[in-house]
Amino acid sequence: MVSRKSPKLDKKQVAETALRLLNEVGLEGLSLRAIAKELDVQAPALYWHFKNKQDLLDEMATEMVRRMAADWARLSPAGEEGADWQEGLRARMRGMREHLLRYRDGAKVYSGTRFTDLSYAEPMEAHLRMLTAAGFTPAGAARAWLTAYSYTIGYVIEEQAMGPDPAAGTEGYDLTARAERLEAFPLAAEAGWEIFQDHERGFEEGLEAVLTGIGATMRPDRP
Amino acid sequence: MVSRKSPKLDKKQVAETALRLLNEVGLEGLSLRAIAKELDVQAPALYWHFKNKQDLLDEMATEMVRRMAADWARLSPAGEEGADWQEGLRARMRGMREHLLRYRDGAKVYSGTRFTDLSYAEPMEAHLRMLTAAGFTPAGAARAWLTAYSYTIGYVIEEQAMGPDPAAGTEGYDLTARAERLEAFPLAAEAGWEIFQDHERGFEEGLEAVLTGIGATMRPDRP
DNA sequence: ACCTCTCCTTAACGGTGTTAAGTTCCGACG
DNA sequence: CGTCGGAACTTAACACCGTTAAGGAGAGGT
Repeated sequence: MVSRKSPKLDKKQVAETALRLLNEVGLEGLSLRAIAKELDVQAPALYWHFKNKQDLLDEMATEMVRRMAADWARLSPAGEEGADWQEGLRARMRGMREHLLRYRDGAKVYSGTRFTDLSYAEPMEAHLRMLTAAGFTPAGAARAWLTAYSYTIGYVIEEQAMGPDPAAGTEGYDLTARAERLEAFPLAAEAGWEIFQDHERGFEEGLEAVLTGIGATMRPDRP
Repeated sequence: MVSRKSPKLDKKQVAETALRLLNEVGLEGLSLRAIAKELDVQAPALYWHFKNKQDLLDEMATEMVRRMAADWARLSPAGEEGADWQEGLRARMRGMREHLLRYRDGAKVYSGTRFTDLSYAEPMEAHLRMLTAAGFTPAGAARAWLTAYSYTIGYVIEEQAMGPDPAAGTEGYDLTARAERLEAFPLAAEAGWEIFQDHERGFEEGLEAVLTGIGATMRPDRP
């Protein structure tokens, strides 16, 4: 229950409340009635601000991108030219993963939603500017971005799908039981330890490979 | 309506019907009642075979992996040693994308579901064997697989999220309108053409980068 | 002939997104 | 100052959803 005197709801406030609630109930439990109750309002009131639930989810994703953008802006305060593109992309993808992990099912909510305004445009322009400044063609910069983006989205979706709790110390998956089931498949059994543990390191190593590959295949022929 | 005389339902048949129906109604429209009607049965009958809807979705994902495995087995009939790991991974990721694209919201259904049996283990073991035969350590092979897998899942999720129809000639997204809206952000505007068109080429180029990066950062120091 | 187990039906429950209609309240205008 | 209008909600209701409980048809074995 957020304290709300006489002022009215607006899209952003609803999206913020819904994001907060998402962490408590998960995507499955995120009903319009639950969001409305949190806002001290009846469910159909939300239809004054959003044309349907998907529209509200889109607004949530847009709010997430706004928060990412705030972090990214801190990364490259001005349009500095000489920045290392690899370090720049790495920092952005790290930041993106962190934001996605901040909410239960964050990646699922984020992926595949259309943004409701142009908030995404400025940060995206900044990324692409950084890449073109480093020698990428505009098309190559777009490709590089999409490749790193796809990897990050895919990784976090998988990551969040296996552990119900965000950033909990214990893994929600019994690995020794898994290894026993897979007795007949030794490599697959052993892979479990690599795949289901230490997502932090797993993400970093994969990202390193992706960035290296982008540098090797998408960048023009300057060193 | 599938013709069903006297024999009974089983998990696999239900999953196959559900996958077929998925293409007509999408994930949102895939209700238990709709699946049941397709099978000429009442909805609660499904609860004899599945403990809940998620269990059915898991079976659908498992059926998808079985079909992928059939393709993959054709790729490497025996455990041939001398195969090019890069070509092997590329072919597998291509096949995986094709299977995911075969169903509306295929990637969303597939990602983040737990498999209901060990069908996934054998193909996974084969992948990892191929990679270790090429010089990867077991852990490195697992990492390499997860990295390519994450990229593919992320790419197809994004791909399917923007176009409602699978494999339709026309794009479901007005790119010129987008470019006009983004007039103030020239790089982002131009990136649209690269990102929203020709998914085939986009996937291939990103995959190429990922594979190259894997080779450069995860493979032991032999050529 | 009866019992048992498998597989399905009918009925119902609480919850969901969404629509329609009515209500309150504030700000502007004659 | 009064009243009108629209913005921002409420109340009521609809169709549908996943899921549970209880019961019934039919086959197979003893």
